[in-house]
Amino acid sequence: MPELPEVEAVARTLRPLVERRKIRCVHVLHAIATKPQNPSHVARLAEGQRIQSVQRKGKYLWLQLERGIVTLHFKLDGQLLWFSNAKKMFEVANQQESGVHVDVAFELDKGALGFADGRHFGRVLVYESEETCPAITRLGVDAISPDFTPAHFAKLLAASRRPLKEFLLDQTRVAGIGNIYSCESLWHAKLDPRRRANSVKPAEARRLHKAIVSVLGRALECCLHPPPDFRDPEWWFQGLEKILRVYDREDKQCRRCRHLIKRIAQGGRSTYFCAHCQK
DNA sequence: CCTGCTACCTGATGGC
DNA sequence: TGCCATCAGGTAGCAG
Repeated sequence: MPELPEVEAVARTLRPLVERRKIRCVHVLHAIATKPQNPSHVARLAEGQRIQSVQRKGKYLWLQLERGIVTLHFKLDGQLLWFSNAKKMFEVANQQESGVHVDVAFELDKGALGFADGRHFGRVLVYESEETCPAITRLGVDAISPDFTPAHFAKLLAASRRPLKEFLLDQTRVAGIGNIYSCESLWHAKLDPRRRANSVKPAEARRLHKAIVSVLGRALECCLHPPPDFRDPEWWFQGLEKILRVYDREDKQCRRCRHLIKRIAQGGRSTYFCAHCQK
């Protein structure tokens, strides 16, 4: 459940389900999901505590407990599943005939939440607080927070020599942008992904900032209509493709200038862009 | 500190 | 059909 808009839509959908609920029991069904932490450590910290709120920064989601936090990261394929109670969950989870796979299950005083990731990249970890979670403290400014201003962004760009695409993927500068929306933002801003961040002129920096904010905003709207359905294991964000202008369109015509979209590798990932109108 | 590369996993897809 | 290579919306950890 990858980039910021998707995680934000998950956070908003999750809040009414779990806020003020008590965690009765944590079942770690696949220990890789808490690695490098011990499943019993995760369970011990979380069990018996009330969930006070659901927070998000960048692509990290966490449950704020009375003491401590439970962080969830979906990486590429992780997702949440909701069951009316723990019995229902165990009837369908990890059974051979049903494809519903759950790595970590939170049995609540009302309902049960499953963290699922068939690929086992996603993680469920616990910390004393968000300040003691290194992954969260390392994050830069969240891309849809009010602190993400054009001036702040310009300063960050000026301090980096990396190619724009790699700069945007660096979560320690701006948190929440991933491979799809970095390509999309650069296309909207008409900027070449290979340009060094510190070569960007003030007007171009403002354009890119505006593109990021509008791309993420439109994606979030798309992710909320319809909102995630955690009861359906097959559920996935609908209609994202209709807002994408350049991602996954190799050898197709640019929607602005009709030249062919190129795909190149940057930092080991695919970048899609139009070499004719992105300068 | 900065940057670039690999590993981590599983499943889908396409070429031969 | 089978086999192999490549790809996937992410990040931690390591070497230089």
